[in-house]
Amino acid sequence: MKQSQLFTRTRKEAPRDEASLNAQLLIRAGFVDKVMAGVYTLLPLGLRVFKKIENIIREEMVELGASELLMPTLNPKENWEKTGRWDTLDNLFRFKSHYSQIEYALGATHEEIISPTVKKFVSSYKELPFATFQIQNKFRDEKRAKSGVLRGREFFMKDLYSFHMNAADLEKYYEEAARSYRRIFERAGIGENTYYTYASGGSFAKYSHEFQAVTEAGEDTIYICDKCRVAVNDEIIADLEHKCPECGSEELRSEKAVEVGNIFKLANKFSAPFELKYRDKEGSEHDVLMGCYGIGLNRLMGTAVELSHDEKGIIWPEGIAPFKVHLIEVKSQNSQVTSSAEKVYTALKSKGIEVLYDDREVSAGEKFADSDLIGIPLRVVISEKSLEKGGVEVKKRNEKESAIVAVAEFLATIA
RNA sequence: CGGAGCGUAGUGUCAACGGCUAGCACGAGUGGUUUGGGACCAUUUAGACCGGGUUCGAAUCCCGGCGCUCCGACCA
Repeated sequence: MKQSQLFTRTRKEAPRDEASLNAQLLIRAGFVDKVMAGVYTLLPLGLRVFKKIENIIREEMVELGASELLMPTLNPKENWEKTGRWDTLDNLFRFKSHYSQIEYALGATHEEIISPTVKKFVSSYKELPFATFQIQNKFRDEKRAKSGVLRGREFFMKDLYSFHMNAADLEKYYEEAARSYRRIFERAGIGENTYYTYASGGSFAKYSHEFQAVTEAGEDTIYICDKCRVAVNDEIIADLEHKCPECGSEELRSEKAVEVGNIFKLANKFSAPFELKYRDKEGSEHDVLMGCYGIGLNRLMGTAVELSHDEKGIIWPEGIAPFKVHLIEVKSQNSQVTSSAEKVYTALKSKGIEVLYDDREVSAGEKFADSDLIGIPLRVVISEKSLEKGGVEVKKRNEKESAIVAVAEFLATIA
């Protein structure tokens, strides 16, 4: 798209009361706008990143054999009462209709909806196993929203639920989900910093697992075993006697980290209260066993910024960048500059390459500064100077050197 | 929820002694000159979180509320 059509504008300075780095950069560059504490608008640039993340996750979920659905944000009180969480889940937003005495919750997670829904369709072993997921906004009445977009009160989550006949089948799917998560974080560009982390399992399993991305902005402490590339959450490190659960090594290093995903065996925690059962071949009834698997999308976006930036701005990983190419036209009297830029812009678009074309009537310096701040992986400059040298100047956001490449060659090599 | 800090144009401001017309920069508008690292000149625009109180006089002091941030607690 043309940058002149973007209604947002970059800022030189972050709002004073924004201490977290991810929020500072995302706000300065025009990706998000804070509406109130813990609640952000995804602006056009931010939404593009968000959709990239969403698509990566969706592709991997489909690969896992899960079907997508969409559950409501507005939840009936009775479902939450049935599991006891209406009164015990502090984070649950609860409210009453102004017209009646009917009470509602805003979905903080969706076991209370998916379980009774599945019960309406599933009653036989023949219908198991299966998995279904959604990408939807969650509401949590956090006592304290913090760390920019890392802990908000409204945020998007991918929540996957799987349904099984027995523990072995749940276990098998759980492992597959873990592998799927690794691919997701890999593709989103934070794989190198993200660790499969042992965490407390609740009452139904010895452990659950989290995917923890190492960053100072995180609120968890994990202990990493570099040999196994796994980690242990601080909450259970004492139970494990400060040893790696896989190799037994005591050489663990502690790091601050943010939980970007988790996988959890629910077993019959939710199927029991909703009487979600199936009949086996012999005709006897059993609780369906469930697993749940979450990824916070806003948090993933914020984490990517925390992990990949420099003093000038964001450096988006390729997989989730809002655009692939930032085409910059340095304005000049020479009309050939504009016509060349337009030509390259059109050519890139027709090749299906996402390009942000800075066609604005502002100085070169401002365009470069904006480009660094916004952080698109590849910068392509067209100016009188570049044309004299024979083409366009190409520079990667994460590298210092640039190169002059002939227009035809550039268009031929870019994929 | 406990503790702390902060609320001045759209943004920033360790700008302003309880006292004159609330200053400066950025942004935005207009006119002009510019065009390879947030250009320049001229000009315009726009502000005290809300409510009380103290005082001759409050941006400044006091009280209450609201908001934001940070630390803690909480957080599958």
